[in-house]
Amino acid sequence: MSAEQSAHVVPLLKALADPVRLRLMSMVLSHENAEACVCDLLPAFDLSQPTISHHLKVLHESGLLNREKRGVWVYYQARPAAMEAMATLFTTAGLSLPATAQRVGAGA
Amino acid sequence: MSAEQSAHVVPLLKALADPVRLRLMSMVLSHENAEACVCDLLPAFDLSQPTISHHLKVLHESGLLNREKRGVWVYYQARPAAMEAMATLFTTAGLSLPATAQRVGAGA
DNA sequence: TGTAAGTGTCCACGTATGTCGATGTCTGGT
DNA sequence: ACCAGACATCGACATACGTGGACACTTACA
Repeated sequence: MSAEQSAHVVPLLKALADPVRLRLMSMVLSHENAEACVCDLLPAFDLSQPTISHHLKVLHESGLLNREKRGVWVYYQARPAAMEAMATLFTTAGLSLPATAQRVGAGA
Repeated sequence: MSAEQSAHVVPLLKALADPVRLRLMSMVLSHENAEACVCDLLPAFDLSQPTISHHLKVLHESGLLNREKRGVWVYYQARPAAMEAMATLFTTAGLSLPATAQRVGAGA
């Protein structure tokens, strides 16, 4: 993986590398149509509203979540392209073990 | 995904959410037998040896890399179990889109 | 035994990050 | 026009993180 290649993926990993944001993503993904409004997410955490808003902004700016305002509520939707990028990173692309190396550490 | 479930995965994501460590992992994985000694990795970066050692320690302590000393050199090996955990996280488990939601953001 | 090379550890520094309280903005209803 | 509710933004604080320099340790070799 090139330095430039990693630069594209790191922001996504950084955004996900937080317990709150990871649960946020998980909750959005498990909601109907993979979208949820802040009012749905807020009660699940013991954090203030500005903090959740901040985390959602991080997820939004990293490209993981889309933001859509409907009336008074703001709905966040998971971006399939970003999730797929993460999946391929650990399967086909940069961060998968070559088949010949599977036996090296598999027995440990 | 439960709060406890996310607590298990976050350290791995945190370890990978750094451009240096991501490239480090990639380089180790692409090396023969998915292992490499520090002397192989060091020249690829514009960073001091203590800094690389620090990043390797982070990867090691998070469970992504095994450490094995052979003579003067220290070899780091990728841990297949950890890589597989990451792969399943974005495919079968917590962070994958349900099939019914694929069309929501796919066109964007 | 002494010396050189390869690495890890410790300490210190600057920056980034998570969190909250206060406040601002926008929308919907009265 | 006014008020209330849903979110975002701002400012401030404590903590965590990335980085390098100095140093300790281990191994190999003469």
